[in-house]
Amino acid sequence: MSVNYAILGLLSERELSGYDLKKEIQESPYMPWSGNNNQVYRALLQLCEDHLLVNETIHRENAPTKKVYRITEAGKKVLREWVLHMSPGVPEYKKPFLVQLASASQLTTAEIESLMMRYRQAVLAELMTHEERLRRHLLRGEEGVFDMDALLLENGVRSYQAEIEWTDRALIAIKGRAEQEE
Amino acid sequence: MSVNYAILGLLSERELSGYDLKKEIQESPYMPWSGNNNQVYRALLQLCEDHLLVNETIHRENAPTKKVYRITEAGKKVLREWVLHMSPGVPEYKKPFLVQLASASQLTTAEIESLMMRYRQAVLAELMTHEERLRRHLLRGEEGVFDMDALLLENGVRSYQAEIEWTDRALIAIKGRAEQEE
DNA sequence: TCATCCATGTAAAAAGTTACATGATTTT
DNA sequence: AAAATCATGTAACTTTTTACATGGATGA
Repeated sequence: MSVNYAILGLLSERELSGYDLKKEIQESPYMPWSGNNNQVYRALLQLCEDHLLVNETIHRENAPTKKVYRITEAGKKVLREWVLHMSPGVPEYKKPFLVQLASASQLTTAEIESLMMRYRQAVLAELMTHEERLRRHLLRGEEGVFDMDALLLENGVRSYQAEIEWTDRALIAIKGRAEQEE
Repeated sequence: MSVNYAILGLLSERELSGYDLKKEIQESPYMPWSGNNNQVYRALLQLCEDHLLVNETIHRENAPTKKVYRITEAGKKVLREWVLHMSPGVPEYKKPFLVQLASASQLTTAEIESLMMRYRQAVLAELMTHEERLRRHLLRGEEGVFDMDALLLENGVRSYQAEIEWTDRALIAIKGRAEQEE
């Protein structure tokens, strides 16, 4: 899968500028692309070449000129085919902290505990920002009964919640070892 | 963080060949590296240059010659410093399926439901292999009260469990919309 | 005034993947 | 007889990241 489909997906909901798309991709917690300039502007160029997008240059006073991209009917068709036929891949959990923990034999029990507590704090901070985003989204509440964006936001919240629960379970195990050592 | 630290970490537990390391990295669900030849053999060369590792060539009959790598005292020191001072980064959840779902406006409710069910099945399969690995590890049970490997395996299991719970919640929401449409 | 945001794009460097190359052993 | 596993390494290609380049508006 390439970033091109993600861009088509975003533009299937509303029209956006390259800069807007870049931010959306960068801020998304689940997209596997960084959303750097090179990536986004190149992809947009290619999608326009393939006639899956069209753009309109908007000149504005007191603000920089921008290009707004819109999906074409051909783009919608390609997107639909992709969504339907792409087999849903299982998530990848990249957790550098677990790589760190795998080297824990170099540390004392107290050092491991401190490390785990710092990790818990970092994850908790992330969880809270995601909960806040979801809360704000639900407060707007204009989406009716079925709200896909809410579902996507909830996915993030649940992932971080599960991680917090694991750290709590891990801290109990670590304290168990600390007592054993006394 | 680079793959070099992961290799040092693995070698801090036991000595391994390049081929073994490659497999460990490839099979790890949380390491952010693919573990391809180029990556692993280059990293090993560099770590040896820096005197963080040493290797011994093992000639064997009826089997290919292999190089076994061992961590040095300097290597252990570098590893310990890294584990202690590296600030524990929050995990990244790369979920291509959510990118797909974000384009769901192109689909009917029935198509979304079918897509979500396929995803649930794929995640469930993954969950079961991880549960199986954990079960086998616990059956060996030679690690005493505190078992770091079990903790790492549990982390994976919990991540997939959380994902399954989310799909169940999502399927209820989708069915809600389906009934609304009737 | 200095930093950040908006807005577009390109060039160079780094990292990663895929394929190539070799060859014995074990499994299907 | 073919495919997979073990085992090492390199070359070519692709992708990604970082930095460069420009310039007005906004905010601390």
